[in-house]
Amino acid sequence: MTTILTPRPDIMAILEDRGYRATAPRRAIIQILERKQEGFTAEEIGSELPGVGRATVFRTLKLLLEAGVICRLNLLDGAPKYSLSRVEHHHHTVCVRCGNVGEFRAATVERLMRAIGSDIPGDIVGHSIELYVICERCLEPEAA
Amino acid sequence: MTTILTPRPDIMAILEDRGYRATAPRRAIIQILERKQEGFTAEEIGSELPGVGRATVFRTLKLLLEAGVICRLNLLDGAPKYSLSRVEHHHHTVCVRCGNVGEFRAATVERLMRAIGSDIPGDIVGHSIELYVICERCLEPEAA
DNA sequence: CACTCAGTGATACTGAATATCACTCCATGG
DNA sequence: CCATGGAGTGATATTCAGTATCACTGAGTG
Repeated sequence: MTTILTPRPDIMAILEDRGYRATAPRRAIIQILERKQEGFTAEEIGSELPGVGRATVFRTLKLLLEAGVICRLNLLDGAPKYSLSRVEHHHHTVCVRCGNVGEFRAATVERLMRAIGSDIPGDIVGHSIELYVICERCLEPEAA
Repeated sequence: MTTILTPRPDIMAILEDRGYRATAPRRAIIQILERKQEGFTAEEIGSELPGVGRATVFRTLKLLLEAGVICRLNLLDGAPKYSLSRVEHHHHTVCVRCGNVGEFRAATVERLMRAIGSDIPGDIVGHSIELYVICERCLEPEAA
């Protein structure tokens, strides 16, 4: 298991490879979410870009989602959050106190999924795993 | 791994144990969701009970959620769905075609979580695992 | 049997996301 | 070097899930 934080290559280029144009609003949105280490909401992005319409924010997030550049996850209460994908295939930790999002990779998870797959009727086409945690930063004040 | 379908004991009694009253709307809601094998939405329950207010449906689902009688899960597209919990601690399979919800238990999952826990900074307080599948029933027509 | 408070339904609202639609940019092809 | 057509956009309206509010009702206690 590892907690890798590799920066993604130029994200706009990934969208261009998929046939999308490199427009100003898209650049702006990407620039902002690249800096968000702890995950972000669509609203957050929108409010930092008053010139960009809500619809455009959601449209761009959707494109990035499809391209696998970001991922969408649910907090314990069901509230949605987005987060930049730093590694190919990974899962998330979400702090139930502060909402910070982390990611981890575990080869064991993939092996487990294959094992379970042979036991379940039907074809497994994907999975989502989220760990709800209390992160170190939120734990510290308790120790004091 | 097992796919157990144990019927729950009287659900209303569980709520009464927690200090809630056995009212008519609650009984009606519970009666309906007991029959829903494939999971259900709040809206679905509401529309089958025109006499019961939307708010009451959501309130009751929330109580059942807190009591652990039902669980809330997200389809791949983020659409929410509820499902009756038949076994103590379990995870879900969701068919990406028809939306049917199944549940499974895997001791391996719990062992895995403990293993990952020791590798992740902070305290793990919970997890959610969903397998996205194409169920047998949806697979059949393809074979033809 | 009266009182009171948990529970209820109607209604309004919020937050996330999509649909619609006229407008604009932009990239290419004449 | 325009002009045209489609990708992309912003404003606005709408949907969908869920919560807040609030006056009312009814179940169980004293």
